[in-house]
Order: sequence, then structure tokens, then C-alpha cells
Amino acid sequence: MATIYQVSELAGVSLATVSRVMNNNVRVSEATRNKVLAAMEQLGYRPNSIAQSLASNRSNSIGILVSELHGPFYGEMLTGIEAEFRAAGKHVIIAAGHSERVTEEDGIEFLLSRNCDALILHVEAVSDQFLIELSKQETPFVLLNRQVEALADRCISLDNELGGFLATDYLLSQGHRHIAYIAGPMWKTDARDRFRGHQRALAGYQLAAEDKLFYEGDFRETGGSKGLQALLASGRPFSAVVCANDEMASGALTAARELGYEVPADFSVMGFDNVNFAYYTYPKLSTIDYPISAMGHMAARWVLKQVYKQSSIAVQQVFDPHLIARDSVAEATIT
Amino acid sequence: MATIYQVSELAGVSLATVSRVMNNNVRVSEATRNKVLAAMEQLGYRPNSIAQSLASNRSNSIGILVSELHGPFYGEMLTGIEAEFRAAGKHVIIAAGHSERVTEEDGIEFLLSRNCDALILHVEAVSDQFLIELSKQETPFVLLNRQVEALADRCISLDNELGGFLATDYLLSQGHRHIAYIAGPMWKTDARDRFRGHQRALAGYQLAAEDKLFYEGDFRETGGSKGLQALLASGRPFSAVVCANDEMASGALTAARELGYEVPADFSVMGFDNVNFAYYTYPKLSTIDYPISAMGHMAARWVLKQVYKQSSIAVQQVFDPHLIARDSVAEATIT
DNA sequence: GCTATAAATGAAAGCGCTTACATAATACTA
DNA sequence: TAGTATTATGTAAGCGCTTTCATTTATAGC
Repeated sequence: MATIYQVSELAGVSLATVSRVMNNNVRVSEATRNKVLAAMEQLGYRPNSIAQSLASNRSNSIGILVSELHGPFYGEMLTGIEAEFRAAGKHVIIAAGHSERVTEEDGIEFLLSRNCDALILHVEAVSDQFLIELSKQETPFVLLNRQVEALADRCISLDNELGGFLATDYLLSQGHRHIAYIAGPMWKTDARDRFRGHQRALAGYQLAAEDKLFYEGDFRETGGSKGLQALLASGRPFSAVVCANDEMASGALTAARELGYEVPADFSVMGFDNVNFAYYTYPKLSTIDYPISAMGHMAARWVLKQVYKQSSIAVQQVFDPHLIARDSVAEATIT
Repeated sequence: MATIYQVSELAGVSLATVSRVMNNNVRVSEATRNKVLAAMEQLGYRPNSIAQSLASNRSNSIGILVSELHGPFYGEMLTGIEAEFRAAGKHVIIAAGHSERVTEEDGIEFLLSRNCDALILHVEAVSDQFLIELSKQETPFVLLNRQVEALADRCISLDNELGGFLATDYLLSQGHRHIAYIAGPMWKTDARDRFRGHQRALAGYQLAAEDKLFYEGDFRETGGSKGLQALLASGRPFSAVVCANDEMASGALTAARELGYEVPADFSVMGFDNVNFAYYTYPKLSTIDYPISAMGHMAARWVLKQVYKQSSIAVQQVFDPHLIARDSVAEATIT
């Protein structure tokens, strides 16, 4: 592989000049620039990004920590992030945190040791305190899908409370008054926020959430099916069930069918997230759209702006969910 | 950030010694090793991986090019790859090729310029010739899900022909004799291979594929729904349709429902890939399992073995698909 | 105890760039 | 046209490591 030195020799200029035309920031005369370009071309020169990084103290790489690499959710997110950085000539180093504290902390450490210029973190298990400590180190980071008061300026998040509200409010507007709720793990903020939105919507109709119509699931399919069974077993009648995410909603749909119920004739089901398969379920799932791809883009832009000083970029930090009405919700029949 | 130099000073040894304990390959006396370790600990030293790479001419990073980052398929693949490398302390740089020649070539160039030690390529649009040329450059690569004769030792692929055979053979064994086929884009090798398998299975029963029962789709949902409509419109009766992937199968399922048909009562549907949502469709899709996560692992291990010389690792290059029988296929009623 | 050998450590030269800083070339002013 | 301000280019000192080779120190053999 040709080095900058060979290029400089061929072009008959100094190392510095070659470097200058590469970074075309400083003025170089047209004549020499062309000579250098020609030499590069001729040698098939490709800059050594490692050497560039060492010398400039910039790795041009951004570390991404997501919970999982598979699953409908993270894929969308990564797509948004990669597209943005690729266009900017930066690259992305990816690690998975698996929603566990130790793995997440290790992942961050791993990314840090890779000299990333910045980190985009989608962490769930790590404590706020840990993140606050981390913010004191030199590597900047954005938090995706997490709200930490003290780090508000680096958070990009969805208004989960609003989403929760929208879901239940929609059901209420369709005449439902007995609404069951299958929550996510309540140690997760988003699970809690969504439930709060649910409560607020109920309150708007002078209603309150009932313990008997509440089940704490795990954000996974089985959580939804078990949840539905538990709800049904409680003996408390309901005409609709809102699930805190689409996986659980799908589980609920399957369980309903297996138990001989028909959705939405017997009861309605709402999901949350609008992941790709929500469209493949039967009936097609009514849900709340989570603009995760857009949020991924935005996280990348935050980095471009804050770290690479591309000041013209605008950054939006809080995103609003919105309702996607499909086939799993029907009007309540008179109770 | 502390450097190796400060560590060496604190420990009262030379740079070289510190470097040696870091790479703990050369003999260092217990006493000095402990002194150095203590000094590192005390300074919170973390090696600068960029400098290491420059000096050692190893970036410890592997470039991955996939068609998309989202979608059920690639996520699984990436998970397998990441897990393997993370455990080995290597990291992964990811780019998306979007199934287009130019983007794929750009992506490879991008990864190459990042000084990756090796590449894992899941490319579709790039020519065999391009890959053969690429193989002459110094950066080694594996091909995932692609079979190039001249590069056979670097290919990790699924026996698609066998998969195609399995799908149709299963239908035949269930008594179906009029089997329609919705293919992928026939310029893709896997689409062609799957179809060949279909033909071979038919031949086993003295049958042949009929033009009227063939539709070339695009591997996407709409391809499946349009395909089913076209097939139905052809007027040629069939009791089963095999789709070259699950997305199209799902599209076919939806179209069938919308047109008033019931699956599998009116006709059976087979998918291919066994992506996550195949489980969420209604009826649950019978399909062919594509062990993509295992193949991702294997690609990573190929790199570990060939590039990082971890000779103890065993590598499997061709994987066999197998049948997943769920609910979308029923026995043929007497015709 | 003295030499031959092996083991542990140090000195120093890069790896391929960036970037002050110094210098040379050119343009502008009066 | 000398004097100054600009602009273009070159020189060389790192960036933080690895690694070869030389040197020192310990170990063993007789």
C-alpha cells in the first residue's frame, strides 16, 4: 500500500502538502493540488485511517451500544444511525448490551477502549449514577430512549407517557370502559411511563386502573400470552386490553385465538412500537408508532453537531408517538 | 489519559517492558509484571488501540457489509457475528450495501479504507469478477450466503437447492400435486437455487414446474400478494403455493385472506427462511429454517481462524436447511 | 569461581500520518 | 522598487504504541 511519503515523492512536494490536499482545508495552489491528486491516482493511494487517527487524535468512529442486534426495533435504529454517519464518512462500531448491567458496562468500556469519538447508548440496565459518572470522562455520548434529568441535553427520547395516553385514549374514544393492561417490566422507565399515560387517559374519563386488570409482563411474546390468560382468569370482564409493546400484543392475539376468542369481536387489543411484524399479525395490530429510525438519525446528528462541530445541523430531542389504527381494535359493543 | 510511558515511569521499567506485560506473550518476571500491573491500575491506564494498531499493523477490526441493518434476517446474522468477535476482543465495523452494486462497492471501499483486518461480505449485486479481483488484494474476506466457484474456500453458504427441494417435497408428501411457485428475483443465485430444488422435488414425482404456476416476485411482501393474485388469475388450479421467502409468503397469506380464501383449507402456503415473524402470521407459517445466526458465527470463526490464526477453531462452510412444519400447510384433499 | 547459556530488560527505530513553526514565493502598497 | 502583508510550501516534532537488537542479569555446568 502506498504511503503519503511515496505520493509526495512522485508529486515532487513535501509530506505536509500531500496531507493538506487530503484534508483540503488549508489553501494549496491549484497546480500542486493537481500534481498531488495525479500522483495519488497513479499510486492507487488510500490514506491509512489508523495513522490519521493517531496523529489527529480523532478516530472518526462512533461507538453504538444497543440491547440487541436482532429484533425489529434495533435494526431500524441502526439503519438510521449508519446511514447518517456513512454519509459523513464516519464509521460505526457496534456492541450489544443484552439489557444486563454487567454486559452494558463492559460494552461501554469496550467501546471506550476503541477510542471512539463519541458513543450512542441505548442502555437499560445501567444506573443513572453510572451515566453521570461517565459524562465526566472525556468521551461524549448521547442517550437514546432514556431520560436522565442531569443529562437532559444528551437525551433523545420518545414521550412514552404520551404514547401510553394515546393508546388508551383511543380505546376510550371507541367506547371501551373496561380496559385491561399488560405492562412491561416496571423497573424499566419506558414501561412505567407508558403505564402512567394509560392512567392519565383513564382519569380523563373519570376512570382508574384496576389491579385486577393489570398484569406485569416482560415485553416478550410469552408475557403477552400469559398476561392475557391471567387477565381472563381474574374473572373481571374487559372489552379491551392494551399491551405495552407489540411483542406482547402478538402473544395476546395468539393466546386469544387459542382460547377461542376472536379479536376484535370479543375484545380489542392495542400494541405499542409499531414494529414491522405488527403488520403481519392477524388481525393487523393497531398500535402506537415509535419513530425509532428517525430517532436513530437524530442521535447521529447530535454527534455530528456536538462532536464534529457541524453546527448547521438541527437536533430534535423529544419525539412524539402517534396512533396507528389497524384491525385489532373495534368499537365497544354496548355493555 | 495515561500513556504507556507514564506507566513505565511509575513502575520504574522501560516502555518495552510495559508493552510486554500488556501483550503477555514474552516472558516477564513475576515481580516486574506485578509492578507494572499495579502502576496501570493506579493510573487507570487503558491502552490506546489506535496506537497499537498503527504500530502492529493490526486494527483488530472486522468490516461487515450486509444488505440492510433492519429486517429479521440481517439482525440475526449480525448478532452471531458480534457475539463471536466480542468474545475475542475484536470489533466490528458495519456498513449497509442495500443490494445495489454501487453502494456495495462503495461499502467495501469504505471498510477497506478503515484498515479492517478482514471483511465479512453479504453482497448480492456485485459481480463474481469483482470479488475475484478483490481477493487479490491483501485484505482477506469471507462471503456469506454466496457461492463463487473460484473462491470456494471463502464461502459460507446455505444449500438453497436443498431447501427448495425440502419445501416442495414436503408439499408433495402431503399429497399436493398442483403446486404453484412464487420465486425471488431470478438474477439472485439463491432465488434460482431454490427454484431448482423445487424442480428436482417435482421431478422425483414425475412432475414438472408449469409456467402458468410460476411467478417471479421480489422477495418482498407485495411480491407475494401480487404473485398470489396472478396465480389465481391464471385460472390454473393449484392446492399449494411455495414462496421463495417468508416475506412473500406473508404477502400471499394476506392476499388470500382478503380475496376470501382460507389457508390452509383452500390451499397451503410454504415460506422460506424462518424469520421471526413467520411465527406471528396467521396461520403460523410452515417454512424452511435458514440457520443464519449459526452461519454468522461461522463467518466470524473463519476470520478468527484464517486471519488471527486461532488454529483450533473448526469451520463449517455449507449449512443445511431443514423443514419447519407449522400451520399453513395441510394435507391435500382428494382432487 | 569462572565461563557458557538462557532469561529478562532496555534503547531506539519506526508505523503513516497531522500540524506548529519556519521559510520561500508572490502580491500589494506607496 | 524597497518594504510589508499574504499565500504557498517545507521541516520536523510528535501521536502511543510494537518490535528488533543489544545489553544486562540470573542460572547452570564443571
